[in-house]
Order: sequence, then C-alpha cells, then structure tokens
Amino acid sequence: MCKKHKLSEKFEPQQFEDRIYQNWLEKGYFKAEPDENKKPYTIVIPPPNITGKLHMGHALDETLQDILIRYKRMAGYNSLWIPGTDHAAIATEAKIVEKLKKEGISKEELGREKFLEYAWEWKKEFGGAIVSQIKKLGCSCDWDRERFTMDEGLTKAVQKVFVDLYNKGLIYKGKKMINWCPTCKTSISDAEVEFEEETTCLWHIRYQITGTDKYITVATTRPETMLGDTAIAVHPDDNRYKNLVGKTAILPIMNKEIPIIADEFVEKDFGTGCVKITPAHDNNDYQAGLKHNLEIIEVFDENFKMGNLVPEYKGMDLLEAREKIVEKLKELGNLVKVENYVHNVGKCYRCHNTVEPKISEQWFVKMKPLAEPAIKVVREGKIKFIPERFDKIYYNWMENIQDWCISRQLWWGHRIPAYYCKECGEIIVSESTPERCKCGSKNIYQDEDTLDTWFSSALWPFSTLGWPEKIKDFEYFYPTNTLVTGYDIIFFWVARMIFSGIEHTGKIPFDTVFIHGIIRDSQGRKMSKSLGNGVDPLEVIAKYGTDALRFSVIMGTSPGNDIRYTEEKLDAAKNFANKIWNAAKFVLMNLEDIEDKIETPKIEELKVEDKWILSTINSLAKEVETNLEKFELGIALEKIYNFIWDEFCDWYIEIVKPRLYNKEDNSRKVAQYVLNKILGDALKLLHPFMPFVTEEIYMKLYNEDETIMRAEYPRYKEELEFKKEEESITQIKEVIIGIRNVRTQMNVHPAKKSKLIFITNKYKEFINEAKEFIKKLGFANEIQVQNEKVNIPKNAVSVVTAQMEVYIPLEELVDAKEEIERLEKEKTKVLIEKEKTDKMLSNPGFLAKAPATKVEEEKIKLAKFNEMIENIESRIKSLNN
RNA sequence: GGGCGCAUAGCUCAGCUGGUAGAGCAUCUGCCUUACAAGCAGGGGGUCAUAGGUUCGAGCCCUAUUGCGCCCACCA
Repeated sequence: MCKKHKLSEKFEPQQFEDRIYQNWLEKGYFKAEPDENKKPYTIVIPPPNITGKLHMGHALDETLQDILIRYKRMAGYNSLWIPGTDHAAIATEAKIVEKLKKEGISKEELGREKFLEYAWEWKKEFGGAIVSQIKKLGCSCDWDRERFTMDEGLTKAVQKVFVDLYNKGLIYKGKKMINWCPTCKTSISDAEVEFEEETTCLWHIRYQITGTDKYITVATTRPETMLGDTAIAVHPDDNRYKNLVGKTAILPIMNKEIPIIADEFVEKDFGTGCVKITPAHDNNDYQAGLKHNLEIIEVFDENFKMGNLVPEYKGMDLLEAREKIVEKLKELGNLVKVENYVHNVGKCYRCHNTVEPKISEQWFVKMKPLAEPAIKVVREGKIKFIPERFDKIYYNWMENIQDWCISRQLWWGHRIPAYYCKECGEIIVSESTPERCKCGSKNIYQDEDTLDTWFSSALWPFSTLGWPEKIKDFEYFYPTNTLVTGYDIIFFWVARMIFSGIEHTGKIPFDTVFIHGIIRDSQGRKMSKSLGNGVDPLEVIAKYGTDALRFSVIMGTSPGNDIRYTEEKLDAAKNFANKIWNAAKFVLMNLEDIEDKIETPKIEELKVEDKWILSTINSLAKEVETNLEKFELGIALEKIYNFIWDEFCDWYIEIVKPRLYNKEDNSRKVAQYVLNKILGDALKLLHPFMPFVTEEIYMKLYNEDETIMRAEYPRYKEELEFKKEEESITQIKEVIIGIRNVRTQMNVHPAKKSKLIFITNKYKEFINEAKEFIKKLGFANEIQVQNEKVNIPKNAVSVVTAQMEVYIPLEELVDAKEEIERLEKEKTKVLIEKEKTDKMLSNPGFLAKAPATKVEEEKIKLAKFNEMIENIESRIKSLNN
C-alpha cells in the first residue's frame, strides 16, 4: 500500500469500465504465449456470426467463458481465450442480398467477384462491431489472436481437410435427395431443416385400376406433385389391397399407367393405406423409387415453379398449381374427399421458408466412419458434457447420422477446392489450383459451389491455433479445455468439432463441453425478432453496468437451464456492486492514516473476530474452488455474495468499528490489516464474475499499477482455519440477534441503551474480550458477566441460547405476565425442534444405521435444546415467584 | 413414435454425493446509526405437482400419473 486513494462518492460503473478495459488492453494482460513452466488453459470462443449485433445469448456465453478464463488465469494457469467471428455463409449472404435488393441490385447482376468485394466490406463493418461489443462485456480474450473463419490460415485448413477427406474417400460427390431451400436457392444439410407444424389438407384421390371400373384411393398433402407419380404403394400385409399389387392404375391428368407396388414403409392405418409415390419430390418416395427401380420425374423447374409436364401449369407457383390440380381432379371425378390435416413441414433454419426435397448432385461427407470414434470418446469419458444429460442428445444424433451435404450454391464462403477438366471430365481435388489435367488439357474450371459454413467452424479449435502448421501455439494450447456453448448448437457445431478434431489432429478438441440454456424474456418466451422482445446487452450495460449484467446472468442459475431475463435481477446486481463500492469506501477511509505498508500482525495479535472472518473467507475460498471446478458458477457466486454482504459488511465491519474509531486502541492496526486483507481477497474471489468494480477498487486499495487480473486467486490454507473463533462468533451472533429481536418486540428505540447481563461459564473470557462490539451491536451501555444466575432484576427480558443466557433489564417490561407469555412461545418453538431430534434418537433404526457422526450431531443438538428449555423454564419460574 | 427438461415462499429461481427447506424481489414492523435509504435491524410466508415404493431418514433415489416446455424421427 502506498498512498491512500479515495473512491468516488457514488458508484457509477460507466465512469470506469471502459477506462479499465482500455488499460487491460494496453498492458497486454489478456495475452498468452506458450510457456513450458505453466499449464495451459484454453477456450476458443464460439465465433459470433458477422450478420448482426450481439444479443443476450452472447452475453451469457461470453460471460461464462470469461469467468472460467479469468479464474484459471488467477489460479496460475496460462489462460488463453481465442476470439473470432464466423462468416456465416448462408446467413450473411442472405443479408447482403437483401441489402443489395434495397439498392436495386441483384446478386447475379453484380457477378461473383463484385459480390464478394461487397461481402468483405460487410465483414469489415459488422465483424468489427461484434468485436467491440464483446469487449464491452469485459471479455479477456487475446485479441492479437483474433480469427475469422475465412482468414487465409483458416482457409488453408479448410482446403487441406477437404482434400484429405476426399483422398480418404470420406468426401464424395453424388446425386442424392437433399434439402433445397427455394428462397436461399441452395442445398442445406439435414441439421439445417427445422420442422414446423402446419395446417393443410389431406386430399383423397382415386386412381382407376387399369382395365376395370374399380379405383384405388390415395391420401396426399401434396396433390401438385402427382404429375410426377410413378407408382402407388400399399403395405404387403394389407389384405384390402393384396390383390392389387402388381396391377397398374391410371394416373389422372397425366393419363398414364403406373404400377401398384408393395412396401413395408407404408402405414396401413394412415389415410387410405395407399400412398402415391413421387420419387423426385419426397425422400420416402425417392428411397422407394430406388428400391423398386421407378422412374424419377421432376415436376418442378429450377426455381420451384411448375415444370413443363403439363403445359397448362407451366411456370405456376406451387400453391397455385395445387389449387388448379385439385380443381381439375374434382372435375374429373377423382377427388374423393378432403380432410383438414396438421403435419410437420420442413423449414429452412435461416429464412424459415418451406424446404423442398430435391434430387441434386452435391458434395457429401461420409459420416459413419467419422461418427464412430466421436461417439467413443464421449462414452469413455474423454469428453464430458456438463450437465451430463446432454450426452444423450449427442449420442442420439451421432448414432443416427446421415451423410452430411456440405456443398452450397452460394458465393460467400470457402469455395470447394475441386476442379473439372472440360476436355475429359476428370475431377481434380487439390489445395492449389491445378495447372493442367492428367489428360494434358489446361481447360480447367473450379467448382462453383462453396462449403457449408459449419465445415469451417468444425475446425475452429485447431485452425485458430495455426493447424495444419505444426507451430508451437498449436502444440502447446491444443487440445483446448472447455467449450462453452448453448444446447441449440450441439449438432451443428459441437458434434462436428469432435469428429473433426479426432480425424484431423488425432486428438479430441476439448475435454469438457459446458452447455448453457437460452435467455428468455420476463414471460419465459424465446427472444426473437418477430416478437420484438429481444434485449440489447449494450443497453443493459449502459443502464446497469457490465458487472451487473454479468452478475444477473450467473446468480441463481444452473448449467443447461434456461434463464429468464428480468429487470429485478439487474437491480439486485447493481445493488450488490454498490454495496461493495460502499464497503470499499469505508475500508479506504479507515486506512487513510497508514503511510506505507500495513504490517502483517502476528497470530496472537489477532482478535477473535479477526480470526473468525479470516477463517470464514478461508473456507469460502475452498468451497468456491470446488464449485468452480465443477462448473457450478451460480453457487460459487452466491457464496461470495453472501460472504461479502452478510458476513463481511453486516458483521465484521460493524464489529470492528469501535476498534477503528478509537485511535488509542492497540488492536486498531490489526483491524486495519484484516479489513484490507479480507476486502482484497473477497475482490479476488469475485473478480472473475464482476471484473470491473473489483479492479477499480483493487487498484485503489493497493496500487494503481497493480491489477487484480494477475493476482493469485485465494486458496484454502490450513493455518488460517480457526474453528474455535468461528464457533464463538457464531454464538455471539445468535445472542445479538436474540437481543435485537427482543428489543423490537418490546418496541425499544435503538437509541435507547440497556444493560446486558450474561450468564455463562464457557464464554466468559470471550465476552470480556468482545465487550466493545457487543455493546455496540447489542445496544448496550454496560455489560456484566457472571457465572450464576443471581441478582437478575425483575423487569429483565431474557435471551436464551444453548450456551448462554442474557438478561436485559428493560423498563418497557412492566408486566411479568407478558414476559412469561413470550418465554412460553419461545419454549414451544424449541420444543418443536427438540421433538424432531427426540424422534430420531429414539428410533433404533437410526441409532443402528445412521453414521456415528450424524448420531453424535443429533445428541449434541438434543443437549442444546434441553439446556435451552431448562433455562427458559427456570426463568419462568423465577418470574412467577 | 422415441428422448429430455421443468413443476419448491406472492413472483423469479437456487438447493453439491439423501441428514430439521434457501436467496433476490415483493410484503409487514422499526430505524435518515458519521460506508451504503440502491441502506440497516427484525418479522411473516412453503404437506418441495400427485400417488405409491426404497431407506433409520426423501425436495433429492425408484415406479406411475397430471400439467407445461424442448429435442429427435421419412405416417404420405
């Protein structure tokens, strides 16, 4: 401690948060370099998309990571948090297209090259905005290592991975049924399809059996695809239709004969039990088509308008065509019945428009061989999900995984490193642009498509560390440790990072996946643009401060559960920050006369309350460490909160006031030391959660040049445990609370002092030592300690605990009867408690089977209750006399 | 059709391996006590969704039920 510093009168986080962050940046406190003498602790940020601004979900995600990073850094680890952003191919491209549209420009008009220039401009603007917002949250990322998924290095990683997988036969190009988003005009993966309930009709259409006057009726939700029907399917065991299998029916409108086939995928009980097969526009039908060797007839054109099968419908919108076709069927007498029907329709997770199944030539990753080892590492516990239940979701997905469609018909993204020879049609997959084909031709062009954005995010934990170069960073910091993310992207991202890490680096990418929930609004609804109920973290910060925001998303929450956003929580958070501020002001004020350094007192100089608070924070440090290691951040924070507010502020500070205010008091210096020490340690414990207010105070408390960020996180030390003193203070707290309680009941004004008569043997010495503060906290002007219960004034009320009795002579007590009544009530309370203990101890099963320590505990309790009852009874007796 | 989560004080939520239920906000009473009225002191308020079971002992473990929410899945 050099010279004293004063904190500003009012707590205003806006006054110091930015300044402190700037200072941290300038001093380079966030930086991490490989250091063989230290253990690394690494987190890679889930890179926010460059599509927009930060939302509350980011605030939560970033806060959790920063807490872990800061904690580990203070605990002696070489903490590295790698920040960055994601190019978010489809989402960003959609936004840019939208923006262009407003300017009257179409993507096609602009051309690929110009469009990309445009996109990079976008990235510069919005990527930068995101970064500055993350900084506002106080995140201690190593900004020198900021990455972007389309950086040169990361692009190289993407290309290498593509080529490697291709060479291993794990990437292939093929014609398959994929999900096509007609709005985004690209294929998307299965994971990118969201199912939404939609009300539609179930149309029952009859097809005439060839050569008879009988009909077979199918039920469909998509009559417009009937033009492309190439079969009707029934279940092989369905007796109703058994005789029809092998026959043909006439497809109305098209007037075409199509076979009636049998397949087990048909549900006998659904609809009519007959289903029309349109292999080109339904995955089930496609599979059936392959199996039964059916013709595939596309009904729609490239833009998902009606194709040329029936010229009359050509170019029509699908819904329009549906109407027309239904009308026509009705006219022809083929429409049997229309039912209302609710079913799930696949929607694009980006634009929320209906996704169409489409047969298309795309690039795929063969998943089974990659999934297997990825399942194994979780089964073997090498990667742990927190909370554990999320591993089930992971297994379920991984075990049922289909090949991953990775090509996108977009421009913004990593272009697929595949080249085609125009002469011989050879496919060349190569990291660098090949000069010529094997056939000698130079007539080569690159695949037009780009990769799924998640293909590059899957490599994030190692591509950000320089892989595939074997640089030191990668060697030292990889595998990373904790991956913090929401449960909504376990499939998209977490699963893919796991198999990618194993496949390409031979190592798991992280050992722990710490999953959090989503932030909902005060009514429990998901925050969304359409509802307009989103909360902007920056506005919250402006109003309450970053520390309060961070506190509010951690306090009282548990891993994996959703969090409700309420202003009340922020008020509570701000009040807490304010409380610390004031406590710090008090401490600093009372250290003002210290010139240089505070001397560390000898153990014997410490008073009982000093030992108590030192011992309390010592056990707190131990508990907090345990909680943090188990990712119980909410519990850890609650304990720190309780310590600071309830123990330190409400008790210790109040207890030591008399010592501080008496300059003659020899123990004043010791109190100053302890105040300084406890405040410092409490700030350190709290720092990962509330970095700014803790730093601001810490710098004032110690030295402007010191930072709490690099201070050592408080650890449990055996020599700082003082059990006896903890017990004594606990006892006296109980008594003091009793005194206050009685005075409130008697309506005694705080200003009115009274005498306290203590009856105790055990705590005589302690009470004498603690006299000053007991006087203060117990509103006493005089304290008398005696062994025996003699000479108690008639008008005294009593406070009874197990170990002590205290008598308070009060004029307000005019009636002994009232006091007896009060005591009877007290007695009843104790009796109820005693009864429970009695019951346990008289239970032979309990005595025989409960652990000895528990039995002992109960016995002590019983003795305590008995003593209390005895004390109360004897007091009642003496009042009666 | 599978799987998961939640149900605890008026409200929002904690509650670690089973050992007498906690916080914040709200509420009631008394205090402008020289760190803090964004505060201090004290109080009230809970058959831990329901029904069984295991156990000496269950908010916590097991089974079933009800209500709400979520995820997965090719019933057209």
